[in-house]
Amino acid sequence: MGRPPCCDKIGVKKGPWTPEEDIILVSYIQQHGPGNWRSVPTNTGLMRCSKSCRLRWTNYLRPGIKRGNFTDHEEKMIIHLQALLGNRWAAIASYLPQRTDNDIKNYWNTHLKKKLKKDESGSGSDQEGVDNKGGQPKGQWERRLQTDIQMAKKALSEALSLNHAKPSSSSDHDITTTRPNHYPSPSPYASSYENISRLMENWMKSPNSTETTNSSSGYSFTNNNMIATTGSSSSEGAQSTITCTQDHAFDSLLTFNSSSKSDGSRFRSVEENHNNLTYTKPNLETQVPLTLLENWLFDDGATQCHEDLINMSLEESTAGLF
DNA sequence: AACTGCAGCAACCGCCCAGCA
DNA sequence: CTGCTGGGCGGTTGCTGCAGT
Repeated sequence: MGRPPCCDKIGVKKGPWTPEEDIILVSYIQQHGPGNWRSVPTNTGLMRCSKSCRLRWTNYLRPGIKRGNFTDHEEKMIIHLQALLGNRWAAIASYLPQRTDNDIKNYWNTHLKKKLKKDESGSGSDQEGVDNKGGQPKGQWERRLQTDIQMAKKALSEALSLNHAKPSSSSDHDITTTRPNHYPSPSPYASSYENISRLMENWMKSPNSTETTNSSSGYSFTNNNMIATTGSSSSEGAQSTITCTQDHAFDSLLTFNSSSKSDGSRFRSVEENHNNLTYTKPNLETQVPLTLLENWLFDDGATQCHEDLINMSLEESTAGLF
């Protein structure tokens, strides 16, 4: 007797998520919080598998996710953690809270694997997690593993101390300090913006959409901004604001710029939300109004703004290793 | 300009595990 | 103890965009 599918295969939509679906999902999670994924499709009307919803949230929509270019430091961390932990991407991701396991996995498979292979072929060495235990006698491979672990520990330690050497109290706490200052204008989050932007545009182009022009839909696209202007809502009722100079703190965050009068009307219906949301690409030095729910969401991600915390968690987590 | 191959990445699939009745 | 369910995880697939020819 096989395990029943996690959801009915009939009528379950697959493939890329549309902005419309994203909005519905984020709206629902802002209201109810993540979890109980089983009920998400039924309660939201999304024709998606619960798993798909969870994945979409954790890998793409969750606040505080950083996308795009990996810094040298992150790269080093991944390499060493992979050597240490193997392909346990979730565990590795826990050391890089701004990255998802999927992201790290993809980066490993597309970039680092090749890079390491290249390095290996260049140097003839086989360090740093390259799986080459095949063919070795068991005892030898165990000893080898011990050595690898020791090397990985050492390397990770070095990577961490390297990181500590950096001024962690730089004015903007930006993890991108590990990047050259002149890194190109497409921010590390461009991928996210572009994806969402593209999806939004596709959505608007789609025949199902009643709004076919930017102006009529309330979305405006500029070179660097995608802003939905709302008809009725404004930020006047914002209960709190957080000034943050970090792009990534807002990456993937859909800010529902409701009047936030702490009533249920905010989520009256998805259709209403379509016309009442702010879908904004975060800017440097942007003041973003946040509601309580948004604060709750942001609190989760806000800690990820600070590399200090990452380091702290690393220290704690690796304390037993060294 | 058209075609082809490749790289990158979002999403899916299936297995595993923990919690619960 | 056993079976069921939901959620998590790692591997894989397939779509999209871009570079090369």
